[in-house]
Amino acid sequence: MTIIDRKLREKQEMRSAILEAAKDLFAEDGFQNVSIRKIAEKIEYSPATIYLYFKDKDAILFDLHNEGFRKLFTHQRDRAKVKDPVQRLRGLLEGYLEFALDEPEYYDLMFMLFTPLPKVIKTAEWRFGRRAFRMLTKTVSECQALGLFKGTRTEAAALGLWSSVHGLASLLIRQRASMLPDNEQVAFAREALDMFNGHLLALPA
Amino acid sequence: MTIIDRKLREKQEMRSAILEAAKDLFAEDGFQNVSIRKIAEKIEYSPATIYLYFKDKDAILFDLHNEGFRKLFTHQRDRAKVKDPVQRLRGLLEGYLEFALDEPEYYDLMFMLFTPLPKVIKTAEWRFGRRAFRMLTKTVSECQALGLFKGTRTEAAALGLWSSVHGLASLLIRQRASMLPDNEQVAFAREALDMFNGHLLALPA
DNA sequence: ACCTTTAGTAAACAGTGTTCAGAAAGCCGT
DNA sequence: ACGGCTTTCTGAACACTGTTTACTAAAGGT
Repeated sequence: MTIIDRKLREKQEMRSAILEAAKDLFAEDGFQNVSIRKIAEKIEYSPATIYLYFKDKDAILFDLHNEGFRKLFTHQRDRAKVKDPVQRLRGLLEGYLEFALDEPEYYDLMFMLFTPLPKVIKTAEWRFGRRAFRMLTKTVSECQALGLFKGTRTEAAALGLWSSVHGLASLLIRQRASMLPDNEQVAFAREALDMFNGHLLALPA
Repeated sequence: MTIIDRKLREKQEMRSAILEAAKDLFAEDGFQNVSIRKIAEKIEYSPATIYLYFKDKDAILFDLHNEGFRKLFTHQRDRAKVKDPVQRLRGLLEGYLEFALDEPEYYDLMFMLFTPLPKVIKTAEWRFGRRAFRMLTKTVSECQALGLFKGTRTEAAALGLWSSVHGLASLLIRQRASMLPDNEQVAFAREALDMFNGHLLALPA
């Protein structure tokens, strides 16, 4: 009993080691520039070994992708508990942007990377994304009960709000906002988000 | 005179042929999956020949990138002429989203692709992006003169508006909005944009 | 006709993801 | 302690990738 127990644990440890190495290399060199061989070298095993633990390179990606969502949920946990839905929504949006800027590598791979991920996202595996979106729609729906987002379907409003912060995050991460001075981009992004919050989350008098 | 004229023309024709082939293949298979060899095969030349006309693969990318901006400017030309700045801004935002959804391949490579493009964007070569952003800030500034976007710096407001439509476009293109039914995603995106237009572009009474 | 410049290419280099036959190691029953 | 069995690992190969270099073939100028 203990022996196959240990084997299982070792198998899990190997998986973790690979993921850890992949994550570190990714943070340094960007995902495209991390090869299986480099990961193998880092964990001091042969490249072929990695394929005993992961179907292919995208499987590693997908595991990191899920870890990213776990991080995001942890990051947003407290904000999600706020009673007042308007304050909660505001906090969630600000927290989301914060997460994106704090963990650009994870954010990139969760919401911006191409690769075969889109195919996976279409499947049932894509639990986390749906869960996160449901959390948002629920809050938006509560806000609508208070009179916000009138004349807009809940899903459309949720998509719009999400898009705004995602837009800010992705333009900054992919360096498309370089017409603005480097050291001010984040400040401008925060100010833009404040603008949204001010106009969209203003309760009708 | 005519002879070096012809040589120059032939050189230009070759460049165009490469770009055309690259663009077609890109639209079919996605940029990452187009190899120099495939482009070479399509134009019936050896792979090495391509390097006589382009420094490297990214140079091809950058040319297509510029062509994309030309397309975008053409697309937005009429909308940019509208007198009323609020109506103009509304039109520009809607036109931008329309462009992104009509030409997802170009949009992808202009605003979402990673690669060494970000490095290039930092340089003076990045004329088009700055020009497009200036056009937007100018319109936003005129809107502010009418009382819109109070308490927000012009650049922040412009960044925010741009981010909103970019967010919608990029989530749809990278298939991150798949929690919404496929055939409704575009409708939801349009509705979200209408929501922004309604709330942000509502003139103070 | 000869020489120079240009255009094009085959072959190679170093890298990639992935597979597979076979070596090495660990576990088990005797 | 020893074979035999199973799991774990790897070297080598395959088919790709972007890119460079030495070379050939053609065209232009004189």
